[in-house]
Amino acid sequence: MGITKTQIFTAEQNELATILKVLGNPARIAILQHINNQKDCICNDIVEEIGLAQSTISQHLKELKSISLIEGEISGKRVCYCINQNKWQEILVLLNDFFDKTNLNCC
Amino acid sequence: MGITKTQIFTAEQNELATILKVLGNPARIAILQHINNQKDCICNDIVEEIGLAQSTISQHLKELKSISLIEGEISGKRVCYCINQNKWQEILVLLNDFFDKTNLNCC
DNA sequence: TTCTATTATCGTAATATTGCAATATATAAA
DNA sequence: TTTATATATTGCAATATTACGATAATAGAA
Repeated sequence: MGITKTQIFTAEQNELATILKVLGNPARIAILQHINNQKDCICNDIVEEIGLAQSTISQHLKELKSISLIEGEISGKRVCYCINQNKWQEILVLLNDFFDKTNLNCC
Repeated sequence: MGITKTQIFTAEQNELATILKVLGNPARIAILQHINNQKDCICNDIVEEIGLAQSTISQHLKELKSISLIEGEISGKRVCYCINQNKWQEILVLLNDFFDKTNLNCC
């Protein structure tokens, strides 16, 4: 089917999964690293650094925007993509919460 | 194409993406939560708690095993799935490293 | 051995994702 | 206005993912 049965899971489970799914792609990891390294935040520079077609990068940026992790600011004919710091922190908390709940006495 | 161009990314980028991709599914999040809650680690109990077919759960468990995040221990005719604590910590460090590198003065 | 319960694997259908070329849109420069 | 540059969108093609039923494999129970 290719379709995930989101109905049977909680909102929290679905939200976390959606975020991790967006992050689970090397191109999007690379884009975030570039933005974080402050090498570039200009869309076109990202396209040149990562060896993918402009339309492909644009699509990946759209997915990162879909979870509010980045924001695009138009400056002239260019667009500068920046990390949404609040969301970035929020995700970190979500992940830490998830990973902290570890049970050490299994089997 | 549906295929990711892993060749153009670093091993670290691909590794992180692979881990996040495996985690980026609500069924697998739910499975990990169940195991961590110590409600059950027995495969069949997981199947009953989450409303998916047994073959589907088995497949998800296989993917979680593929990144060494869980391990299955046979006990009689059952299998107990447990978190691999070392891997769990390793992933947490990876994620924290990734998220810590945030640039606050963008644009 | 035969039966039953548990888990894994296979085959398949439906849908999603990745990536690109082509094209549209928008802004600045000439 | 015309041209060039930057980004977004659309329309594919190839591949991946999700899910299920059927079936295999395994181990304990009868």
